[in-house]
Amino acid sequence: MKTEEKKIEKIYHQAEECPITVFMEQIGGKWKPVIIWVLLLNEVMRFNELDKAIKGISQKMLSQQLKDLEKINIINRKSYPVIPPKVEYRLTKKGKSLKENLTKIMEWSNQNLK
Amino acid sequence: MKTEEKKIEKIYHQAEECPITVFMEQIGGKWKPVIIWVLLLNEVMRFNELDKAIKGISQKMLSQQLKDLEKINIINRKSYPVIPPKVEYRLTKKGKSLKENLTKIMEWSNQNLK
DNA sequence: TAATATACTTACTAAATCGTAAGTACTTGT
DNA sequence: ACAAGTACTTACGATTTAGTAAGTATATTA
Repeated sequence: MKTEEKKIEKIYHQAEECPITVFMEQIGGKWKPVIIWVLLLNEVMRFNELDKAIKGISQKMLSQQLKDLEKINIINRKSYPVIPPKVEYRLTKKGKSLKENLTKIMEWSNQNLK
Repeated sequence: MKTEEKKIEKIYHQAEECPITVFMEQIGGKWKPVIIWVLLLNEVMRFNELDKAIKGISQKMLSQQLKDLEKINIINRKSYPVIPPKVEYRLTKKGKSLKENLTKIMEWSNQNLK
């Protein structure tokens, strides 16, 4: 009885600041993983290229998600002062380090989901 | 030019039925990964135990998410016809096979996020 | 002169997700 | 007679997330 209570308590604390939750909040969602994946396949991409490459995303969503990912240092934005504008996006080192994780998730998903 | 167009087209198709998106839809979200994680740490858990173990979750959310995870065969629900009711939840083989993925995500998150 | 190109932003609407509080069913213990 | 225990469900409202459509800036091209 006592031991069981303690066991649950331990899990409780682990779930509290769960790193997986943090991950899902920052890298999860409908568009972020796809953006990262597309940038893993293509070193450098411009806004329009990303827009075309990612089916169904709107410009609003794309720009928003890119901003979010830039903030947490997953992608790098390089803009050239030309007209018409030119902006390049690429993954940072941190962003690239997600490759193994995303590949594993992809494999698991292919084998196990619908 | 032509080759570049083709390249993007290829990525487009890969993004189309993206397995990562499927994964996020089915295993992602605010509570599902945590539920799975807690069940990875504790082979068998009852409803109330899960409720206590997962900070902040409501009974409604818990029961909803458990149902979702049962549908895609990640967890198994075993109910005993007793009063007061007793229901046991445990991961299926498929559910357990998520361990490596979640562990890797946890590690990456600990090293790279906030 | 007007359309084109690029990388956005803004305003508004719709849909999905989440949270709170209360209720249900049934038996055992006080 | 009434509270306690267990595993939920239901109704409602709030919050978050996503989608649509239009607009902005400015040089180049037709």
